[in-house]
Amino acid sequence: MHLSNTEENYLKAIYKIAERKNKSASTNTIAKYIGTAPASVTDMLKRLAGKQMINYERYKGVTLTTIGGREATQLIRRHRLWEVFLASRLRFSWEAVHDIAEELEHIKSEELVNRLDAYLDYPKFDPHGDPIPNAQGKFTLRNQMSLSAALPGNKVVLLGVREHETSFLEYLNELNIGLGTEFTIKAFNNFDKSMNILVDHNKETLLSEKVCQILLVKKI
Amino acid sequence: MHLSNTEENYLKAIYKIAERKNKSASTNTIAKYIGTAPASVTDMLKRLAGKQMINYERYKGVTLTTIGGREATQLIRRHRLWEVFLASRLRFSWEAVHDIAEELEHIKSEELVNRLDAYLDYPKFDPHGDPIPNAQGKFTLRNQMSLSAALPGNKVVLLGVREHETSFLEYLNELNIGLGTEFTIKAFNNFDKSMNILVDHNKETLLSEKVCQILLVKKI
DNA sequence: AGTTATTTTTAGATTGGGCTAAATTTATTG
DNA sequence: CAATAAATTTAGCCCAATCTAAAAATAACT
Repeated sequence: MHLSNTEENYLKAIYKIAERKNKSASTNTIAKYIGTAPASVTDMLKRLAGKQMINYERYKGVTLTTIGGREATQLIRRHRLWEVFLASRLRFSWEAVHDIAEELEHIKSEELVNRLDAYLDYPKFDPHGDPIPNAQGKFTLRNQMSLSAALPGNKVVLLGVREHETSFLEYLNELNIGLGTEFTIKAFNNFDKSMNILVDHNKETLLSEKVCQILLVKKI
Repeated sequence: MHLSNTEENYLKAIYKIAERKNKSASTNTIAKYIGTAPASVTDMLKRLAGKQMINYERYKGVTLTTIGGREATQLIRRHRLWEVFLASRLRFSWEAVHDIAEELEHIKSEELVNRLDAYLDYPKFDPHGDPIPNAQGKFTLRNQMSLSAALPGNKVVLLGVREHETSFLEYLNELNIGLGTEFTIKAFNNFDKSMNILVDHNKETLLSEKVCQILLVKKI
């Protein structure tokens, strides 16, 4: 089944929304995610339903079919493998890789993505710590938790971020925080749920509740 | 100036046609090259003229403007750099790289192509021996001639091919001929302009006139 | 040079992907 | 539970890129 870039983007959006909300995706949510008018989404949903990619019933949300889910997973695989290539081989920073990978992910060649995977030594995680599905679509799981769930005194290492926006990643750069950075939780401030952390044994930094929720860590 | 993939492909076609014929490109020629109806070409030519990419006058052919030529050259640069990446890093065969590079060449990021160039060590020629323009659009020239122009007794090395079609390249593979292959011209057959050549000091092979014209060699 | 053939352009239609405005269905709430 | 609000869909439109068929301009030939 041939899919256009746009159709693929809708499938990816539905996948990510469903993953987050753990259920079906609504027209409005998709519209916001993609950045189009809800009416355009309705049109596209009909088309994707016709291609057996989604389960669509008027006024209910949509879910991916088995093949729709497979397409979405492969798209995520391609996206994240290209991100690894851009960061590890071409030395792009982690905030620059997303936009370019958005284009590269649509290159249609099974052979290409599998050779790229091998060339990169079958990476399991991308530069933001997101898991890369293998050729069979299987994701690697690992123990990780939101920083919000850590307690004062805990020493943790950063495994991933739930937000890929450039400005946010640049903010982390300024704080000297990147994947693999280790830090200690000095204090939890109950009134605004912010945290004081110690990076590199010398800089004490305040992280807002929002940032704590975005950071994915593991206790060490 | 933003160009769609389609517009870029038209510019590339005009560039290649003009390069070959050494003059302006006609509507019909472009239509044949792109694989569309002449009427579609006319529409597109008007649009490209509006974007100052070509010089267009009804019923005359078209030529690229300075900026149109620069766009075409950059597209060729991207195409050939990706071909090098696919062949040298991902180990694709020389007949497989063209189609994938046709997609990759449209990824829009100046930074990407320049980093790729550096990563590949600023290659000067692609896997078919075609020159790769540098960031300033300058092509590397070298001494080469069509095999047709070589004489019996000459020993030559293959530098490039003027035809990228898969079936032709696979034919050369079967003959154990690739870039860098050295061979000696044993005989020139005047009646059909074919040549007998000796590859690897053991296989004597007959090459048709057409093939001789396509192969680009240098005397050694 | 005049007629025919070829090339190119115009006219009008189609498809994918998008929009706004209006209508309809579902959800919320006094 | 009726009225209002929010979400969704329909209707009708637009643009890019394509097509076919017909008209117009250029080229070729007797």
